[in-house]
Formats: sequence, C-alpha cells, structure tokens
Amino acid sequence: MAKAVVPEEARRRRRPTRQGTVLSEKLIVETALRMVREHGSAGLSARRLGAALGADPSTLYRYFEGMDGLTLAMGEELIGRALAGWAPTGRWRDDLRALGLRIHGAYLAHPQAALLTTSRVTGRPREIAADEAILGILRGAGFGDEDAVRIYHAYIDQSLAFAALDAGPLALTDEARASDEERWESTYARLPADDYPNIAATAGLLASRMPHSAYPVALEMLLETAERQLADAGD
Amino acid sequence: MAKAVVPEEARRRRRPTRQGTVLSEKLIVETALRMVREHGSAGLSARRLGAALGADPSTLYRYFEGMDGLTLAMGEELIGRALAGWAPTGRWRDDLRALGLRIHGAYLAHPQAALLTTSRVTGRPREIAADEAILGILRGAGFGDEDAVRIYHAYIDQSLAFAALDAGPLALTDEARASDEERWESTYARLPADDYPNIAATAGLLASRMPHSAYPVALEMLLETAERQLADAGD
DNA sequence: AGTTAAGGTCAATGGTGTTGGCATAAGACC
DNA sequence: GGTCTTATGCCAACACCATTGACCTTAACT
Repeated sequence: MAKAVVPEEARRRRRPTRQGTVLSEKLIVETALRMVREHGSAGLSARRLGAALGADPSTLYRYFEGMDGLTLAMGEELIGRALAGWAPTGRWRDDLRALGLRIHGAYLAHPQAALLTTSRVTGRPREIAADEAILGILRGAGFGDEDAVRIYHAYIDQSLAFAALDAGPLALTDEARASDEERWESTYARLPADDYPNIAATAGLLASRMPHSAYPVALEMLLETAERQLADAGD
Repeated sequence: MAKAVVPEEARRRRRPTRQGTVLSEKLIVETALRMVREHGSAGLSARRLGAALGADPSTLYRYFEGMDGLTLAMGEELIGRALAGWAPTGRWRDDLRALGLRIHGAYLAHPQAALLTTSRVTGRPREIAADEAILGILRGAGFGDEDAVRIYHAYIDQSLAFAALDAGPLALTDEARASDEERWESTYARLPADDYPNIAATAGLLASRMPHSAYPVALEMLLETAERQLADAGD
C-alpha cells in the first residue's frame, strides 16, 4: 500500500503545504465542518476541501481513509460538541429535554455529517458518556431498570432519528430545499376541498408548521408519557 | 428548453429503445428500487440504471427532472405500497398505530431508498392521500384543527424519522451491521461498574433491547399523550 | 401518404473520489 | 554541521458521475 493513514499521535514531520498551511487531523475536520455549514453538503468535496486548506486533494488521503473516514471523524466531533459544557440540574425532565435539544441541535448544525453518522453505534468514549448520563438521569428519577432502558432507547433513537430527518433538507441543494418547502403552499394549499376536506381545512396551519422540526413536540410527548408512567408506578 | 418532461398520462408514442425495452415511468421506478435493494444506494446512477433498462442514460431525463426527481418518485411509490389495502376501522388510536407500522415497514423493505427519500416532500398523489387519511383520523377523533396538525406533524415525521434511522443499519454490509450490533455486548457489557454504574446495571437489558427498533415504543408514547390530551380537552 | 414531434441516441462538458509515482525537506543520527 | 531516510506533500491520470444540446427515427395523427 503506497498510502497508509498515519495515526495522529505518530505524526512527527509537519511539513507545510506549498501554500504554507501546516495540516493536522484537527484542522482538516474543523475546516470540513465549516465548509459544510457555510456552503451546504454539496459544498464539501475532496477538491474543494483541498483548495480551502491550500493543499492538494490527494493529501487528505494521508490523514483519512477516504471521504467516509473524514465524515465519521466529523461525527465524532459533533458528539463532543453536544455534550461540551452540559451539566445536569437534577430535575430529570428538564435535563432530558435540554440534552435532547442539544444533541438534535449539534447534529443539525452539520447536516451532512449527521446523515452519515446517526445510525451508527460507535462505542467511542463520548457516545458512551452520553448514554451513561441519560440512563443515570432516568434511574435517578426513580424509573426501574426495565422502564429506564425502554425509555432511554426510545429517547435516544428518537433524538437521533429526528436529527437525521431534519438534517435531510439542510443537506439538499438550496434549490431542492426551497422547492420542498414551497410545496406545502403550492400544492397542498390548492387541493380541492371536496376530495381533500381535511387538508383543505388545515392548509394554513400545515404550511406554517410543516417546514419546522417536529422534534420538540415529539420529545415533549415522550417525556409526558414517561412522567405519567412514573407517577402511576409510584402509587 | 430542449428537454421537457412529459407527464405520464400525456405520453402517446411508445417507442422501444435500441435494445427493445419499452420504457415507462413505472418501469423505471421499479427498476430503480430493485437496483437500490440489490446493490445499495451507491449502486444507483443514471448510467447504471440506463444500462439495466437497456437505454441511454440521457433518456431518463425525458421521464424525470434529473436524479432528484427520480428519488421523489421512488418515495411516492413506497408510500403507495404502505397504503395499499389499508382500511380504517374507526378506532383512531388503532388506525394510527397500524398506519404508522405500515409506513415504517414499507420503507424498511427498501432501506437504501428510505435513506434517500424520507425527508423529501413529494406532493404527489399517494403522499397526499396518506396525509389526508391521517388528518381525517385525527379530526374524526375529535381533535381541534390546531391539535390535529400538531399531532399529525409529530406523528408522520416520527414514523419517517425512525424509518430512516432503522434503515441505516440495514443498508450496511452484513459485516458492518453485525459489528455494530455486537458492540452492545463487546463494549457496553464490559464497561467498569465504577465508572459507568448505570450502563453496568442495565447491560443485559441494553444488549437485548438496543438491536431492535424503538419505533413501536415511541409511537405508543406519542399516541398515549395524544389520547390524554383529547380526554383533557373534552372535560 | 404526408407531416409532426415524441422519444430515442450520441457526444461533450465539467464535475467527482481515488491512486501510483515522484520529489523534497524535516528530523534523526553521527 | 553534514548526511541519510522517509514522511508527507504534489502531480497526472483514471474511471466514474449527472446533465445538456444536437441530431435522428419513426409512431401516430390528419
């Protein structure tokens, strides 16, 4: 193999590129995340990333095993950012709400990475830390182990699932996204009331609500049911 | 514009390709779904689809507005399959549960297509039919328009979001999927109880529950909250 | 039978990820 | 400080990709 990826710790020679930048895994991941954020997921390509870094595209392959590897590294970084600076308050429902919105938000800030990352179990430190924290909140609130695991599962998967779903539109080209959003007004608002009475009756509400994420509502509904189950069990 | 897409109904001339196939929107979508199922989502390209159909890639642009349009059509087909043969019972909670599981299941049957499709608004007939049906169930149950739309939004997005999330692992190679699943036993079950008391206490439950979809549980929690809100409003 | 244009094909454009070979300078060693 | 090794960046090339415009054939309507 002519090109083997060298682990970051083992790098010794830091040779600047022709344009003067000194590369590192960290710099590359951060630049990639910034590009995705600023120019949409279509804006990220080996060539453009190389150009942004002032380096030849092929140089990236000295740091990551292809664009997939780079994307996974971006996902790792996102988990870290979601948890950074978070501290529990002791009120379980508030804590779960805040944590959920943080995770959802961190992924949404980088849709491209979110799409490729959310359904993988990495087993890496920061993912484990998040799981431990959530289970701790639930068990601390008084849920039995069985209930805690059941709710934890629904909670974490729902958070990731909505992150991926909501990331979808953001990962599209501006054009495709605009046309999707507009569809609620251009198509749904014009359906004949005879054939589609329910859509017609709620067209205005739909058009204003659908382009936004349903995650907060779904999260609240989940927490509501959990709280009630806790109360019922306590009786 | 040299190439305008002609709507399926308006097509009159059915000229066979050089290799003898007679194209149609239906045939193309079905072939695309089959390709995605057999070769993964990366296996779908205009060139390969053209080859599979025995037609020049550019011919596809007479039927769809680019690959994006084809993707939307695939999503529409999946929704249609979910709805086919379904009939409401009149018990709203049962109906929503059954419909949700159907949609979830239809997408999971084509994991790679689900990943491409779930976050798109197609505005095509069968998607509209599904939306009309769901809104009808909710409004028929007695929910006010505002509540109906809020719950509809959370409900449909939750179904699609879990479909996409659960499709992720299925879209992986058998190898990668097995290693992801095994990670609950190989990594999580072996964490030191001192550092990770909550994971350690529930390791067995986690390993048995996590590899399965959380959708049914999450759906039930959503329906539970909805029912309670309906009861509260009725007082 | 003649006309029209739908619906095929071909060729070209400018993008993509990725790889093998090469050159050069960074750091180790004497 | 001089020399050597090799890590790391660069270049050129490959095989794909979506998409478009020009062209041609022939089915279907008059």
